[in-house]
Amino acid sequence: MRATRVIYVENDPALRGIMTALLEESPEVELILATGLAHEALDPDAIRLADVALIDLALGSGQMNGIDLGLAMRKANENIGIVIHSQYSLDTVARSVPPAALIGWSTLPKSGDMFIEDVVHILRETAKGLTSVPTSLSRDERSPLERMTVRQRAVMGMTAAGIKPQEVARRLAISHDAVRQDLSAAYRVLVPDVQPADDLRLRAVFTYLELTRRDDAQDGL
Amino acid sequence: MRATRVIYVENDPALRGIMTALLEESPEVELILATGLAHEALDPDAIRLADVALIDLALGSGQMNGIDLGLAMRKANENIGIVIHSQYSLDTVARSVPPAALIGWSTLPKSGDMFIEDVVHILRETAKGLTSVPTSLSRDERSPLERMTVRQRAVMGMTAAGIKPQEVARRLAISHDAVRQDLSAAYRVLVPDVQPADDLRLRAVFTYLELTRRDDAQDGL
DNA sequence: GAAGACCCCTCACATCTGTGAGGTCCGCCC
DNA sequence: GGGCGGACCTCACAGATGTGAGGGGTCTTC
Repeated sequence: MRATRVIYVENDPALRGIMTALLEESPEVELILATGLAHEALDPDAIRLADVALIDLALGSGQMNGIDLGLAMRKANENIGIVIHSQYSLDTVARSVPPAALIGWSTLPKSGDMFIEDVVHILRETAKGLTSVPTSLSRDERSPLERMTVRQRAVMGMTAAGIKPQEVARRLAISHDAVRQDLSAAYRVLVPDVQPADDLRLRAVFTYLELTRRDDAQDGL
Repeated sequence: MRATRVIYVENDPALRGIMTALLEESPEVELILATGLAHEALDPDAIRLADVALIDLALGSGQMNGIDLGLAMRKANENIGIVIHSQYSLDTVARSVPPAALIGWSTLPKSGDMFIEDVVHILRETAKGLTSVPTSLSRDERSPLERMTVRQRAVMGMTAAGIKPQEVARRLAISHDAVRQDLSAAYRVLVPDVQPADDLRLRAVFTYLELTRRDDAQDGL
């Protein structure tokens, strides 16, 4: 399995140094960017490449906080996982992030007895869509978006942006057949009761756009 | 050619009587409803059947005016033509109707030397999409919506509502082939420069929704 | 009344779509 | 370790889609 690509943002140079070394030793992750500065973390190329970002909640005065940084990253890569790292209350996350955008957000308490294996595990799970911020729900009462895989959301996202399946396949470097399988699975989730009169693709796109609509004005990615 | 189906709303009983008689004598139109009361004119079945409504601007106190009635009718049949009839200033129409909804709106001055032939002609043209409210533009600088036929707009409207082509064909009582021709023509207008990456249908639907978006909050038809 | 312009329709054809069937490869849990 | 469940993948096939070509109406304009 491919290494999970990680962006790491931590204010404290000492902690950043230790964690960077540990992450670089882990074969399961590939650290593509480690910085203490929010604006450096906002490099669009790195964000598009990354699977998940590990972000300190308190980035220090003069910088946005980790939640706002995570939200900003989502604008360049709407499927990137976000792990918020803090020694203080992590409830803020649940209160600050719009529920519709919350998929793939996790929290990681800063504690003294933390193992790098656990960090890696959380990074990998969050990259795959794990959402630990609200109390996790039983399998069948998750929202439609949560019942889709990261790839299905990526494919639906591009489709809802008016990109045709062949091009989606090219950009994700997977086969056209695979894209159609993902779309088909996404349709089943997004349009659970298809009416005979329904245009399946359009219905699914409308539902998807409804579910992912952000409340803030948007300037495309 | 099928007779143009007309709804007639006129406050003044005398004028309504004369016009009703004249319209009933005209083989080119079929008067399906003539009334002095706005709420009677809002019969959804009649509106869906009608091609065009001829509406007095001033419907008297206690009633909505003709423009609001026309806008309300458009909610039940978004392609119905509206002819506003008045002896006073008709500028109000251009100022009151959202530009995006203005296709198929005409005005008819109330004058003493009016011929029923002219009225019939304006009704028929408006039913086909004539828009006389703003100064008419030359053929190629009309908006995309104006460059589509009534049928193309109807087909796009239903498609943009998530109805599949087969069902559109059934509801409009035309063939599936004909629907696909109309869609194809609509795509050419709505997506003039197709990119190789574009999903043609989705792009066209998005453009169409953008062009027809009303500013008031909507409660579906 | 011939010539054009539109509009609507059918037909044919290449291509695209949606889905069922069935494979591989993980990670997880007795 | 064996079994299970997910995520991905390929393949095949019926059916839907987009468009060019071409026919038939109805107006309008010389």
